[in-house]
Amino acid sequence: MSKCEQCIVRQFSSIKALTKDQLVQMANCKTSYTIKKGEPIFEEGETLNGIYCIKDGVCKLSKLSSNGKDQIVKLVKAGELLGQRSMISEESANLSAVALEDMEVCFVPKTEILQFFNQNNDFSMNVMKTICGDLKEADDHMVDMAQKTVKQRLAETLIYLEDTFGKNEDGSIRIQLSREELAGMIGTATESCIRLLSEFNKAKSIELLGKKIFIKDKKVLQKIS
Amino acid sequence: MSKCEQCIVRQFSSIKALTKDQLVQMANCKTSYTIKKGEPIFEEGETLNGIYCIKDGVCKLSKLSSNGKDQIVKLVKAGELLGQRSMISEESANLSAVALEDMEVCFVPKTEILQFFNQNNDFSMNVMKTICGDLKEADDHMVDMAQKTVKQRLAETLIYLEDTFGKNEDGSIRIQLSREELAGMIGTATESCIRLLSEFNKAKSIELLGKKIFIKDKKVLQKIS
DNA sequence: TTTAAAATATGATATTTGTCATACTTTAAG
DNA sequence: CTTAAAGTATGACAAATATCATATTTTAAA
Repeated sequence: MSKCEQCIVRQFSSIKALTKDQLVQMANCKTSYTIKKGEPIFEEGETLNGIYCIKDGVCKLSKLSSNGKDQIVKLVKAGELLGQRSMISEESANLSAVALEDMEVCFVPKTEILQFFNQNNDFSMNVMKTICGDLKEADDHMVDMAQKTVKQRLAETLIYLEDTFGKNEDGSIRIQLSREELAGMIGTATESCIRLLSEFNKAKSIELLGKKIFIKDKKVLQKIS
Repeated sequence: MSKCEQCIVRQFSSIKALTKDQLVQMANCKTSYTIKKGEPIFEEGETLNGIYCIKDGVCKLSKLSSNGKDQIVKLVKAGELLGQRSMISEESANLSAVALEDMEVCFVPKTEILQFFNQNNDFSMNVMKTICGDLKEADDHMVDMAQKTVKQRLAETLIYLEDTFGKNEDGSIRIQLSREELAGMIGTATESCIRLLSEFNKAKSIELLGKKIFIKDKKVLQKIS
């Protein structure tokens, strides 16, 4: 059982506020999992009895809409936590979490987290700030969905993906999404997404090579968004 | 200076967890305001040095989109608090708050609230749960914006308005929104909103009498949404 | 009360987006 | 390697929505 001291999650998440003792306690009660690309960590409606620390990989948080399409609400990457809202609200998960790459996660039982929450003011404050940040993001995202065109949202999303997940050595966006998933992020039909990618490609603002997407002219995309 | 003991905000908000002493302290430091219909309580980007308790009236929380339209993110009514997220995030307001009716609000300085926050675990837990509820709502709202048609969103919004703000004696929806504001809630052009209202009217699922809207067949609206 | 401004309503039309069909390409299973 | 399945791409068309124009009604200011 590895310690939590050197974990990337400790570096980037609310966890950084925990004391050494609390970290040890956490290391002793955690369970580590490997999750394959495409597999769920948890599903919408499921009861979560704790939170998940993402040690490696990226997952999508999505919600099934009444029209049968899966809307991706957020992408979450290594260093972040999952399930904080459900824990505090004492409600089942509002979103499904599915791995976009092979992942390594640790599960930490609710009881421990709530204990830290009550003992450690810095920790609870960090969690709250994270959730407040999510709320701001969600509100802004909502306004975009309501007010921007699909083309604007696609341009914005491509920039977001490059900025957030970086580029491969060849310059392509590191995170690999299927066209269907990209459409699910921007809230449109897969065909519309493909069509606009082709359009950007023809206009030389991006380049498509198989699944790989290269941003060739970020300024043009920024102007579009 | 009135006490906070009998206030509606104490009945419905996180404030209910405060002790008698804390309530007295709050009563002594609060400032009461009257805000006329159409006037702002605060604007997007403004620094808030505390939170607002809504004693009476309803306001809209909105954000100006890059296309120049005002998207209404949420309506907030008597008994609720405003500005909690900004206070915790230590950021300026992400949304503007504008009165939809004449309002009575109290301003409570940040310093007092943060003090209660540290002293009183029930209070901080309540605030957190409220924000978590807002986050869930925002995510769901986002999915609706991305996946539902304007018609579905209008039907859904009309039901929401009646359920949340009730009916006048004549049976019309109590809260008065202009067509532009209603369009701002569902994220569409004012003309499109008016057109769909006419359509619902012709189909007898609603009735329009000047500014007043009567829901005549809720089940049909529910089926549409 | 009169009058201008704002809000509501509706038609005509353009644009955006979704849907269905089909072809091509890549991937993965046998 | 072969082949079926999944993913990607594109055309044709339909539906949804925005925009612009204009008429009517309501509201509020002079």
